[in-house]
Amino acid sequence: MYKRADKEKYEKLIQESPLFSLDKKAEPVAFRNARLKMIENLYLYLLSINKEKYEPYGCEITETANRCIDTYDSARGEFLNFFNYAWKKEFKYTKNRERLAEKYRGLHVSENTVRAVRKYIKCAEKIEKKDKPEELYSKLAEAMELPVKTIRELAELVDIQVETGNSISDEDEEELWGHIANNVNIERDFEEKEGAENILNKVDKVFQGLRAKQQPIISDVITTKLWMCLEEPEQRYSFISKEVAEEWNKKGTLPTQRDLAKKYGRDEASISRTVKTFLQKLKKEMEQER
DNA sequence: TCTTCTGGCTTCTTGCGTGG
DNA sequence: CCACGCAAGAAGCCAGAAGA
Repeated sequence: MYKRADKEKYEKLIQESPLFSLDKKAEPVAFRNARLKMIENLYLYLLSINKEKYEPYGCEITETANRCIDTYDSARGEFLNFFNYAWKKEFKYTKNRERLAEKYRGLHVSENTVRAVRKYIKCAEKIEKKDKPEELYSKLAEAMELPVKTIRELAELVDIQVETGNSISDEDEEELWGHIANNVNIERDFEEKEGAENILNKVDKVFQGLRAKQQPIISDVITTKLWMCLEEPEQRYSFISKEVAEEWNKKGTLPTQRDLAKKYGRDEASISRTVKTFLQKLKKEMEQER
């Protein structure tokens, strides 16, 4: 149920929270309390927007809130903007994961495993199918640099998935941004981080290969899509758009594709295709590595 | 009063034709 | 062949109308 008064109430509480003016080290107790209060208010804020939709996701909301509190930098505009954007993303990601879990008959399948299954399918297509399973497995193990045991498990997963219907390969493109985003954002341990860097370097490489005229446009789009996932956005990558960063700093909003089309005097459709083409190039680049 | 239907709005994509 | 624009389509979201 939508209750405007509640929504406004929590908005206010969030905006007026002392959390970000507290010194974490000097006042640890006050900071912790403010943090807990903030998380509670964010949760209630979301419930005031749509109770049925968000109520089951208390755990995800708490995690997102915690992550946002840790990474928020007040130079980046309103905290609520920051959180809302992050939550939107997390919610989509969670929904998608639920969908995948259903596909794999309720088994929980991690993002990495899904990727591995895709690789498996591709490898299997390349290697002749007449091989006996065990031979095939050892060849795949070699090709994918994984233990034979893992290959066997993957094979089982693929069987389950094949029975339930459609192949997943057609989703590849749509999910590319998602994969990039998830890689950069959600996983925080060391290996994943390196994986994320690897991907971003690829993005950079493909970006460098574009014609000069296309670069500013692609730069704005990529920056918009990845902005929230980057930890220190300004440095290192040539594809990061300063203009988009500036807009975020000033207004706390990111441009839409339509805005960008207007900015460059191009049709929306044109931008859409430019992005699509770029993603295809990126995909090719990623596949080459295997 | 509570639910669900409906139409409008926004954003992005796709089909098709044009011109360099 | 490639980049582009137009117009229609697809999908998500929301608020107010209509119905129970």
